[in-house]
Amino acid sequence: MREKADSDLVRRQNRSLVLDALRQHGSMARTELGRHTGLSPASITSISGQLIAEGLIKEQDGAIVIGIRQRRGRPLVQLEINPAATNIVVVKLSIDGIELVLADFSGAIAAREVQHIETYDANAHEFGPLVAGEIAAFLAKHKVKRSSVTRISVAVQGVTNSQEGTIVWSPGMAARNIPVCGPVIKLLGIPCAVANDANLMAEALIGSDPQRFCGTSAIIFIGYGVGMGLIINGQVYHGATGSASEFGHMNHVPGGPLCRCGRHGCIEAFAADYAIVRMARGEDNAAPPLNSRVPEDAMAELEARARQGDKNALRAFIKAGEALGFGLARIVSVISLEHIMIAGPGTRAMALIEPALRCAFAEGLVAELRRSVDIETIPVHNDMIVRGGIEDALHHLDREVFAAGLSLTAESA
Amino acid sequence: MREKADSDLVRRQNRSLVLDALRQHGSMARTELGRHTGLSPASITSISGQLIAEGLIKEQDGAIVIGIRQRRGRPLVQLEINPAATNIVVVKLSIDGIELVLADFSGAIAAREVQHIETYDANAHEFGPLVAGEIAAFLAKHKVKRSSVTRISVAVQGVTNSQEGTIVWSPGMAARNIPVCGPVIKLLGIPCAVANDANLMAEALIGSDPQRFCGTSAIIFIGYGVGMGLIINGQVYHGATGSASEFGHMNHVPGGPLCRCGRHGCIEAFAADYAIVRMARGEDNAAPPLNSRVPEDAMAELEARARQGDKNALRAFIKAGEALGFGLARIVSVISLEHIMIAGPGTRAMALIEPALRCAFAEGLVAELRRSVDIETIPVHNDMIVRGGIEDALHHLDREVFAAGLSLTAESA
DNA sequence: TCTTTTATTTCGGCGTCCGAAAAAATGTTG
DNA sequence: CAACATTTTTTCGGACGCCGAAATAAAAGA
Repeated sequence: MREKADSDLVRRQNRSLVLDALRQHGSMARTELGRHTGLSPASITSISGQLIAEGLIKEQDGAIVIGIRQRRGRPLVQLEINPAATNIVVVKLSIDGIELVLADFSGAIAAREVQHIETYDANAHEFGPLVAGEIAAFLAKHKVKRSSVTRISVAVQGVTNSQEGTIVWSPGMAARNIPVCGPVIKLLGIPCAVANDANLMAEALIGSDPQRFCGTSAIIFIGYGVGMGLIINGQVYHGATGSASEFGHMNHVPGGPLCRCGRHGCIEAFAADYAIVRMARGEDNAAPPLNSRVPEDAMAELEARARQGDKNALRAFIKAGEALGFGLARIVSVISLEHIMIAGPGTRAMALIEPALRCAFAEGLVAELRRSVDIETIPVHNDMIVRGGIEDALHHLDREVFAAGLSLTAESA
Repeated sequence: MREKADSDLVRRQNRSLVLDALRQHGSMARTELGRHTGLSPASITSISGQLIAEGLIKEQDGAIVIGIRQRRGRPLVQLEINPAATNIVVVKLSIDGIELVLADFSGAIAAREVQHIETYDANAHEFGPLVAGEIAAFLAKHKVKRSSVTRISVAVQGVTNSQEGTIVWSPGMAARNIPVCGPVIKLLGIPCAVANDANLMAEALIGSDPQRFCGTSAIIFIGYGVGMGLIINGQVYHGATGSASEFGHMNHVPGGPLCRCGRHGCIEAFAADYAIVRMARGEDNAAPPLNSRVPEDAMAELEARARQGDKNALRAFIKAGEALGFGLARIVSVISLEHIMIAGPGTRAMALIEPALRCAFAEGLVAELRRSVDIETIPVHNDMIVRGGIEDALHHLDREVFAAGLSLTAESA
């Protein structure tokens, strides 16, 4: 209700509606598109005609009817997103590594590779150009013209500032306030955005089932740290600066175990890998290691010990569950969530964590509110972040770039 | 991005923009209206012409120019909301009391009165008609035709369900799930909505300074209970069922003092009137009284004792501050708030509570996040709830009823 | 009184939507 | 196999709301 409305807005909104519908349902005939969007057949003809002319969507090749048996009457012409319309790149940064993914306009992955780069000791000013260089090399290697790539999405652990396109703070990077989008845009000429990985997981969740996640939900990530992506009214919540929820650093117990962030009693200081290992050793308040990556087999071993009845190990997982459960209960007291999804490597020990989590959740929450929430663990899906990045980039293009349409301005050029 | 766009949407949106601008700035000439809304002078003429014809706005009486010295050129014609366009009623329910307020379309209060009604022992089915009866009597007394009232807004403490128009649970009412809107609409034929009082305070806050509260903020209420109204992206957040944030029942310390809700360690069990009194007496875990209203002078006396150095009294206020501070810090960890406003009778002892609150807030929150928040105590303003109710009702009318316009449908009738 | 200045209205054009009718493309039937 | 039935898609004319430009209105100043 901020912007004035005119025919421009109408066009943008309805074109966007059409693109959205095709993206969600893969392919659809014009009539069905009309039912989905509420637009008349006449308007659908007009809009789809323009989108086809612009190469954004296309009629499905041949009259190859799908499984559906041909009924009487003029056959439906399936429309679909034209994969060749444009390309996007998703960059996923992790400790000393960079994953590059090339996807087409339909969201299909065309190429992906992992490279080693120094992130921990990277200089704040050299890092952006370094990433840009990796992207350039990646595109060259796969013979993709730069001009065919219209959006780059960078996924990072930690705190990002999406307005300024910087990494404010990331585990595994010593530097702070690292500009990423600026250098990438400058060196490659391609629009770029950084986002927190948990937020992208939330984006992927919405993409996977928009019906289900149209309300208010959260996805939490447990592993080397504890992150959270928050969906409010069907949209990923970005604070004022465009960062993610700092669920991991929400206080659980005042004066509790020391956290990586330097404070005491954060949820992460109970539920992250390093915290569980530390608690099992009985050294709650020991300073956490700077690089708090715990080897996978160490976690697996700890889990095995707990299963065999090792009291200390068991207690560590229970404390982790309690911290998570109370933390979630506290959030739900303030904003009632419909779905809570738990993901990440930490979920491998979910059998040990979950009872305590649910118990704490119940203890910390009014019964009325508890009933309307469901908590679900989802398989460890590294690709969720990449999928979220793709989703994010494509939605941005749909809504901000292609929805506008070229109109006459481009034709006159 | 849900609805299709057509000329109907354009009209609604732009009419709404004009009404909003006039509501916010009191009165404005057409040219200025154009600057505010981004619409062309031609469109403003057209829209304002229709709104005037419908009696929603009017040209300011006479050519009585305001303080501004007349410049050269054709003088501006100030437009303003037409107070006579319609009336609204705000009903504020409290324990064994009902406050009725009549306001015109400009939001000015035309009449108000307080009546005694039995709420605590009210029967769930008789309560709605009782309220409707009070409203009818109130309108009759002030010689206001029912047909001139187009919206009723009911403010209640506790949990409401705005979709069903019911009071789910309220302190001071023994019954549960009390239908209010249904009976009112049926008996009076006037659209009606129930809302939580803290949410209405948030609404009033937005109304008082839309610039300031366009982002994400919270208002908390401390007194006989602890409530919260949450503003996310400039809009009051209503959960799935349309209720408020249950900040008061957010857990602070697992296994802490017994709360009115039956659980242990809620923020309310530390910071509400009864909790502070109880803590000062050293009986933390005693069952709270069912009707937990503490006389004002008892609180004042306790405050005086604390100021004189009474250890137990002082400790009670400090514990209240800690619970509030940690609770707020936990919220801000998840959704970064820009402004936190604290209101309610409990703020009278703010000098005693605040140091502990700020200290806990600092301890519970990452420094980066802390910097971007400001916490402010605002004077006890009972009228804020009424103002919020008026705001709520008027905005609803603006956006949902009058923005649509009568178009031709009404004329043909 | 004439000029200047500013606010508002009028008018014609544009873009997008819609409904109704026409056209297209296929299955069904005698 | 030709005429019909059925369904999808397009075409066409009309409506609505916006806009820019020009016209009109209403005052101050010369």
